[in-house]
Amino acid sequence: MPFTRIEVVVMTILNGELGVLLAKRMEDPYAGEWALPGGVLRIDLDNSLESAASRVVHERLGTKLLNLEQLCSVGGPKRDPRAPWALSVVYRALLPSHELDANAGKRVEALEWRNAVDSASNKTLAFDHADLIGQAVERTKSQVNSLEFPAGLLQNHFTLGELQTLSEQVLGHPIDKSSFRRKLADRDLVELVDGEFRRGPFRPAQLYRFKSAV
Amino acid sequence: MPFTRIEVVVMTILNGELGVLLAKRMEDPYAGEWALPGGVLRIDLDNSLESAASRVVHERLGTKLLNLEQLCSVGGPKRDPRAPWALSVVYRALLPSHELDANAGKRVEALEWRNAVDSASNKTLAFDHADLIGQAVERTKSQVNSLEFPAGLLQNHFTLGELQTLSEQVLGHPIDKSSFRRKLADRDLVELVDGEFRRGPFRPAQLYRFKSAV
DNA sequence: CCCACTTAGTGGCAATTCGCAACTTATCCA
DNA sequence: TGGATAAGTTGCGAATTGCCACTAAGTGGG
Repeated sequence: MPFTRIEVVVMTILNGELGVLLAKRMEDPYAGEWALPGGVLRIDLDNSLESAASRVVHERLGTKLLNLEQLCSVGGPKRDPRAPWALSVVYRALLPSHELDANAGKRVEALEWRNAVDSASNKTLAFDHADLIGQAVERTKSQVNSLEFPAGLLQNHFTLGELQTLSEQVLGHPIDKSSFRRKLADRDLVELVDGEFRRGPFRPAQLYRFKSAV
Repeated sequence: MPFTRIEVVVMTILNGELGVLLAKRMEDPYAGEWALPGGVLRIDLDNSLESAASRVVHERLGTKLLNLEQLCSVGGPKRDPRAPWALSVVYRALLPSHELDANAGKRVEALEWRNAVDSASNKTLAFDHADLIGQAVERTKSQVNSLEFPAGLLQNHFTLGELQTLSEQVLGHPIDKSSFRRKLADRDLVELVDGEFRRGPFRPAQLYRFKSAV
């Protein structure tokens, strides 16, 4: 039976672009190189693959993250010298950017945020992790494109401007305000939170929330 | 480390609708019940998850199938009484319907083609296999919808009528001929095979092939 | 030999969607 | 009080889509 691990592509918005969390490996293989955070599947602790991913995230980041989504699984011999055959189940997690700082100092471990699109073609990453990041980027873009918003990146209540900015940052290009709002209205995805506004230097913006499917 | 299996959702067009291949289980758990064909991951034989899936298909059906696509992985304790923790990596495979008969008699094993959409809500199937079939159906429909045709269901050369009929059979509803052909032309997906026609009782139909991305 | 029949393939048009840009509204702040 | 800026709306031309009718090319029956 294969040596089984969970790897997690933790994403956030970093400097206005998609970011991904990397960890410096402490042990062989690839000691000293950067890789996705992950951990070994614990059949004595984990009740499912998703809860294993949740546990791994908690152990490595010190936070519980919602919005875990399975990406794929990869496996083969010679993947990891610790075992003749290694299998990794890969998850994507999302960290809202307003929680970025809160989590920054929680761990001593060497963790670093990087640009996700760049990392996807970074040949120095351990294993096939650059590929996996590429898959996570594509998946996330495609979700935003089809308006299945990765809710994990926003607060509970948000303005349409914030939602649009998020979309633009994930996709990496500007989109039209009017079309964006039209599509949102057509598909009946969000509802306004009555009387709640985001106040700033200019005109206050209506707050919305995602309509939970009933 | 978990007890690791590969399960395969083999699909075809059966009686004009999506069909799925089920196997009668010979041993516990669920002895005598119908389930997806699958097999144990062999770390002494398999070089990757995909080649493991390919081997399993070959052992159970006697054919090599192209177009294997990973669907997801599922796992947990109490999934299989043979081990404290079991993990299944699930693949989807496609069998062209013109090869249906050729493969029918190759195996003694109890295999049976069923309607896929019905099976997805069949509560008598073993494990969570009805769910997995549902996922395979959704995935296949969504591919046809976005014109990423599951090429495994057609011969190398085909008429646009055949491609449209396939799409209708996968989706389960008729689609418009004119729009269908327009989209094909726009996206530049197929090219005509010069001078080759499918001849029948009526007007001959031009044969096409998928343009392979260069 | 010609015409009815059936499937292949094209063309036209109304309705809808989409991209774009101008316009109005609300607030802050100097 | 009015300029700056972001929120939010409106209108229109262009592109896309759904719908249906039309033409084309064969077979086969009278």
